[in-house]
Amino acid sequence: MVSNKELANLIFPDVEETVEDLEKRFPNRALSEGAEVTRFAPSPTGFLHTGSLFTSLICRKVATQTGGVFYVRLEDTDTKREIQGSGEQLLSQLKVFDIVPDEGYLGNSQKGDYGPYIQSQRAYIYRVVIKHLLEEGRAYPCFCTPEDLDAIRKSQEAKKLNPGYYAEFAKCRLLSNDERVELIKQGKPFVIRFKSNGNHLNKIKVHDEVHGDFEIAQNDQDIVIYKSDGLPTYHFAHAVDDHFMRTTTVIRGEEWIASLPIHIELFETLGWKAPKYSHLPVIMKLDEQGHKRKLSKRLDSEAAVSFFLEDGYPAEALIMYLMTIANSNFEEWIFQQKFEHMEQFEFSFSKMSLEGALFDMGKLQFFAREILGKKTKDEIVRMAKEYAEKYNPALKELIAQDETYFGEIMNIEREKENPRKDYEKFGNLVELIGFFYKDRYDELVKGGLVFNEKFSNSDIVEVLEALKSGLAIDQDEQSWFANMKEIGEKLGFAPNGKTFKQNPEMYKGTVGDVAEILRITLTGRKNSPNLYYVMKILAKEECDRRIDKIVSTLK
RNA sequence: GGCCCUAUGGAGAAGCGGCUUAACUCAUCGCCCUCUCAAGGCGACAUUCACGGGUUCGAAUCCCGUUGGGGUCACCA
Repeated sequence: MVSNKELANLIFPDVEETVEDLEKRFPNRALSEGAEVTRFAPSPTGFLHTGSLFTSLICRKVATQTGGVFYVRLEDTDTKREIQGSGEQLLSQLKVFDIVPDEGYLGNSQKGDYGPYIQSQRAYIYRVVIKHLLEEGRAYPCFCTPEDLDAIRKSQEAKKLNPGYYAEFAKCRLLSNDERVELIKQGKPFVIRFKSNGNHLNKIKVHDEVHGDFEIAQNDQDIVIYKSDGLPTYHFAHAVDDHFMRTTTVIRGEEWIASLPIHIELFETLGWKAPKYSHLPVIMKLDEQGHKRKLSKRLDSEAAVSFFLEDGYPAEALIMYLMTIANSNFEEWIFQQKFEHMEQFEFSFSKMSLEGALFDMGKLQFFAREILGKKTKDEIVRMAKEYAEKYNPALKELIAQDETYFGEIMNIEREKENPRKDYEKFGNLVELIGFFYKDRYDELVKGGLVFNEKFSNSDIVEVLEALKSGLAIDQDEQSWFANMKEIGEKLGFAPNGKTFKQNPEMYKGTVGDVAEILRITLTGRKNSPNLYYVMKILAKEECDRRIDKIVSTLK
């Protein structure tokens, strides 16, 4: 009769350390009362997901707020789906949002006493724990093939039973150690399963920091903990890592609630205290049929954080928006703060809504406009440069032509009490301000300009010529506008809307129309920043050139 | 399908048995202001809290049921 110990030694002959040794190697952290140790545990299977950004934001927040530790652990146990380099990418994208771990996997390096922080490098640690489970008779090798498993599932479906590997369906559980040794010696491939003592008819009480208390069926599945490739599965790695890395609160997506019973049983049989759990609502989106669904990286561009970066949204805005989803009282708070110092906000799990919010692009844009509006000239120029350098060659080229000039453009009605808020991202900046540049302007007006159709070409020419000769830009804004009003009045335009409305038949239009004609001529657009400043920046000579150019096309 | 989570306007939500003829923010729509936009100011937008019962003098708030939405049932995380 082969003992459990002998079986364990046969499977893991090289493992000499014990669980106790590991306990000593990774002692409890010396942290003050209430300090939370949180972790973000991505798998390197692609770029940063908006939902992951949300989770890591909260992890960072909780750790900072409690004087704890936030670390990153790379969960690279799925070798098939792994994408080279995505781990580094993840970390560098987090950094853009100012989410920097205190410890753990840092991209090109690791930091901290509880490592390694890359699961594939922790294989030995998992083996120590699995060997222990084997010795205790709480784990066993399973030789079932995918076909065997499939057959089990089919028979269960036919009988309308819960699918899975459990109780009497767990065939390999029934094998004797002698039979196991025999099969192993024959070279049969195997995985190692956890032997559950649970019954799904029993309910267990669980507590979640955001959902509160609820009941859920006990686990009865003999889940795989050790794959045939020698790496652990998520469930097992979660228990081992969060125990030995001394995580106090596991913050993860709601999709994990269903496997909570597995995790709880794992912690129990290992004799470990389970961490606190916080299952975050998932960010959703409305699909074409009007159904809600989880933001999907494959289907939704806004699911990838890179989308916002590439389009030039300020990182702060995304974080601010995400905070409004995280805590319902954040929005009111940040309004009071005038959209500043959001790091001072006190996050709490209890103020979190339980239903997954629909991603609201409009609200993100609102925050983005507020944030960009608040930037000083130097800040906005710096941000634009950084963005252009990385993502937008056309913008980069514009800025490079003359940075001072670009700064002047961006500074129109900025750095004042009520700054303009018309930029929400840098992605469309070239389109919005291109007309300031001669060659772009000439290109823009090539196809002709569209003026208000109530004016004839000769009306327009008359206005433009009068403005060209009569409108001075070397005066203050008020005088400049009074100047334009006066010119307009001479040509039959009312000085303001009220006067026009009283006797509409007496006028061709209002000063507004005069300004619009000038604006379209100078910028090629119906809307632009403050015309006075546009003219100042363009300078008299260029304004005249543009007027002449347009006039010639209208004659 | 089983199990779990969840349910207040177009969106995010406050509300925790009487203070609610349901706060606030975004969006939308009006009006005012205005050189166009943007901003700003003012106003409109849930007779009602998914539905049906019940408890109560009184319910969005408590209980039961139904329905809708989401998640999950892998050698993926």
